[in-house]
Amino acid sequence: MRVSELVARSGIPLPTVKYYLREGLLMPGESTGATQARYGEEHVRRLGLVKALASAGLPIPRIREVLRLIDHPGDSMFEALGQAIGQLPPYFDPVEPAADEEPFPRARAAIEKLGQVYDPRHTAVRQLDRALEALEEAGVRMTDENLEAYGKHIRGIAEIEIGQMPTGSTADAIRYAVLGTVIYEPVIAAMRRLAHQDIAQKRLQDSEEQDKP
Amino acid sequence: MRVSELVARSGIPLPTVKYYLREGLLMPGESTGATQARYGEEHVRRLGLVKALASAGLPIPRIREVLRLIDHPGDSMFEALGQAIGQLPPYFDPVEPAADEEPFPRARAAIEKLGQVYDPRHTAVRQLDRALEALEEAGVRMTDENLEAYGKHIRGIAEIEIGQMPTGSTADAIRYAVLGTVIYEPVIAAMRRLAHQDIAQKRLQDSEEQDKP
DNA sequence: ATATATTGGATAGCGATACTATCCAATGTC
DNA sequence: GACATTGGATAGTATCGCTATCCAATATAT
Repeated sequence: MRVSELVARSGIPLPTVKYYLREGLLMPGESTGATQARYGEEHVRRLGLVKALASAGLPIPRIREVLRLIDHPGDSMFEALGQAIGQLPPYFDPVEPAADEEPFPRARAAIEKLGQVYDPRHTAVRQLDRALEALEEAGVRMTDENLEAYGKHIRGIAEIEIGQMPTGSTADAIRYAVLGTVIYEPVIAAMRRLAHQDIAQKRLQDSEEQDKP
Repeated sequence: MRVSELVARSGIPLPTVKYYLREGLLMPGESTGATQARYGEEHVRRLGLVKALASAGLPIPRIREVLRLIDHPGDSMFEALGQAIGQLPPYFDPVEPAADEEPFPRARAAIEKLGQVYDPRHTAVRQLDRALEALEEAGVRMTDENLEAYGKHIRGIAEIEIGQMPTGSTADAIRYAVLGTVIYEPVIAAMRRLAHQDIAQKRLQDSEEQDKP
């Protein structure tokens, strides 16, 4: 198919398709001449994926990174999985600081307390360390009990996700893991806020019942 | 103190302080003349809060709303709390509610399945709906069992957080809730990714042991 | 074969957001 | 009285994620 059809199929306007081509989010079509190229189903699928990621609020460089990981997974599934998730750019902190050989003391302590294995080069280690630092600066304490309870629940979530992972092909597993990691994050954040509201609401009712029993 | 000192104490550049004054994020100082005003500790604290919220990616109008709720919490702490958290989502840009369509079907179904009460005007509802839609578009399924298990763990996290909340003054509670909601989000995201990596790593080891027992 | 439409490629523009910089005149301080 | 500071206003900058325009080469239709 040609661009016009790709535009029709994907529902993405032509200038935007061109933009995604420029940004390397959509692989170029097979060039059949100086002013013509042919596109296939993979282009339609890719555009749908880009659309999904973009509408999930991911900045373009991050989408590019995710796509690269989906396109080039390694040999071993679990290894590639760890690498892929490890290389995922952090959702927060769009600007990555220069990679000094920082020790990430807070994050290391936390992870070790949870008895987890980890790769110190993992982006999430830096992310966690920075987040914990911000927590301290804001005067919010993360106690060991908090940390452990957090770890338990979050690990529970992660277990569900890994359990759901397709075991057939490595590429599928990576795709699932990367997409899941990125796209589930807003889901979790939203559900957490709604849980806050629900709990707050129910405590409000309780205190009102105490006022007028 | 005067502006110069406020700038020094807060670490926020003068033009930005002026900008925050213009935007109503920082209350004006006590005017002691046509070209002079006096600022106090509350201004330093307020600037710190604004900085924390802004660096978390909150748009200025939402910061203004949150500050208004902190300043005028009304009589009910939990109500104000719910409203304040409702202002929070930095995940997506505020998209027009699309008044004609059925509002947030995916999110409503999910929340009702969890048996939670919720305010449909809560931004997190929109956020959740959009995230679930993105999930569908990316071809990742959220089963009911998944949802329920998720809900359980996330609720557990939220319970911990609400439990830690200071119960003394309403302003303190809101401040804690808002900061906690925003600042804990990266912590949770990072811990989840690290848990993924840990689980993947351990399964990799297990499969290697099976190969060479 | 010629008229018309489409395409790729390049470049420029736009609207929103969050600052940042400059200017000025009144004023405060030494 | 000299000089720096301040408040207030206005304008400029940088980034992001698109959009729009232009052009010349080439399909395609007639």
